[in-house]
Amino acid sequence: MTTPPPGLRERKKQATREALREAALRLAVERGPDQVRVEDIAKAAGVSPRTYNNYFASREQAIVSAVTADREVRIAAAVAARPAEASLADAVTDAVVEQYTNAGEREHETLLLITTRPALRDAFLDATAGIEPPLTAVIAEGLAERPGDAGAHTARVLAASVVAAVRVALEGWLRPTGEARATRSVCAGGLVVPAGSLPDQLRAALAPLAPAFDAAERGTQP
Amino acid sequence: MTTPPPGLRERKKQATREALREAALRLAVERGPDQVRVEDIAKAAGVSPRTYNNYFASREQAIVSAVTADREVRIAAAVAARPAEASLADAVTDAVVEQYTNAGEREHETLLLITTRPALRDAFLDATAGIEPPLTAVIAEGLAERPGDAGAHTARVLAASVVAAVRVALEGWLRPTGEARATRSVCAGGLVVPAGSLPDQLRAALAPLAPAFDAAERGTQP
DNA sequence: ACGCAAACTTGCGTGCGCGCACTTTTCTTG
DNA sequence: CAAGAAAAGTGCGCGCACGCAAGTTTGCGT
Repeated sequence: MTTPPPGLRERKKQATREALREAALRLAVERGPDQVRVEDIAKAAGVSPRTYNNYFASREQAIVSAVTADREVRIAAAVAARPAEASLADAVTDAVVEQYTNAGEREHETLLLITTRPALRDAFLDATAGIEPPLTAVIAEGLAERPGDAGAHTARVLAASVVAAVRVALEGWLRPTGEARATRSVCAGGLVVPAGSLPDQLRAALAPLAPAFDAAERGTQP
Repeated sequence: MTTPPPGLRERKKQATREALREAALRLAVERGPDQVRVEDIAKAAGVSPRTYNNYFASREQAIVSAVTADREVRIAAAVAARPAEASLADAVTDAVVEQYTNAGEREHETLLLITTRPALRDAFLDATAGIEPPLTAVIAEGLAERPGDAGAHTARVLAASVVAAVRVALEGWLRPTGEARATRSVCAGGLVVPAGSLPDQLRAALAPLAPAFDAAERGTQP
């Protein structure tokens, strides 16, 4: 449907992008990320340094891109394939949690490397912004019964909020990693907040948005 | 309370920052924003170019900073001074709308200049991220009755969502300005969506988040 | 009042993002 | 199938962000 013949042009383009991704990640783990020049990445991928940043605006973006890959489309697909009786809030939460968890499980070493360097950490956080457009589309799909494009506006806000919540969760998950801090923190009330694994952080961050999703799904005035 | 004697050091620092702000904005409107070198701004403010980006990470940031000023503290103050019987959602919405409206009214010419150049437009959007920390604090204040720091986590998510919604509103408001498009757009359903003034856009974008605020304020399981 | 430590500023060097003009490759149209 | 259009790659150069290692100012303790 979308790509009967993807075209030679597009294929070479994706190949170059993939080569740059791989080269950037490989060099970053071999030597330290700070010991990698753009020239090195470009040379390893067989292109000019100028071409390199036709694809990536920064060194960190290229490295992180190897891990981030096409997370956007996978999340959107997961939400689109929801059981239809499940609420939008649950569908979005599950999709986000699963994709980030899978990515987290896949390459521990790389993730650890990324969380170490502040620059890579920031690039990793910025990369989550990429899920917003497809998320907007799929949420708008779920809100299609709303009149006019009122649902479209709501979808944009909800998608942006989800991205914001994910960012908060990732920040909360990255902070203890950066410092040598206990995995649990005790608050004044005596309650123990695990501040735990990535999935827990994500679910905790997305939970406050559930009422907004429910209200949007059932219409503003039912 | 906070600054009985602000200290000589801090005063000079703020003076330098103010001088850089003013110089950047003045030069940007005199010549085009693209015809302003960092060296010029620094020279006009009487400091070294190197000192300049101890204060601002980019040219655009300095220019926009003159308009943005201390919007963070004003929004936080406005929310903190809410009528106590008003809901958190209303308080936050009113505070945000008023501050952005006032800033918008103040200097039409400057705003128009900013919205013209894409780089300044992006910097202006990024500047809204600055309201998140104080907003988080003041929302957490409003959710103080929640046990432990569960309210704190919720406050972070809500504040981040507000920032995201504001960004969506600003994008929707900036897009028609950039192109020569009609101020109203007709959708498939025949409904006319004004896509109107900044306050309208802001309220429309913040409305979907109101249920989340209400749920958080009354507690998850009341 | 004096001197020490921390904070701020400054000159310098490096690598990088990106605009511009040009070459090469790929797609389309007569 | 050839010729022109469109798009990707390339060389070059400018300005800028930022680390580093001084020098300078401010604030505090004794």
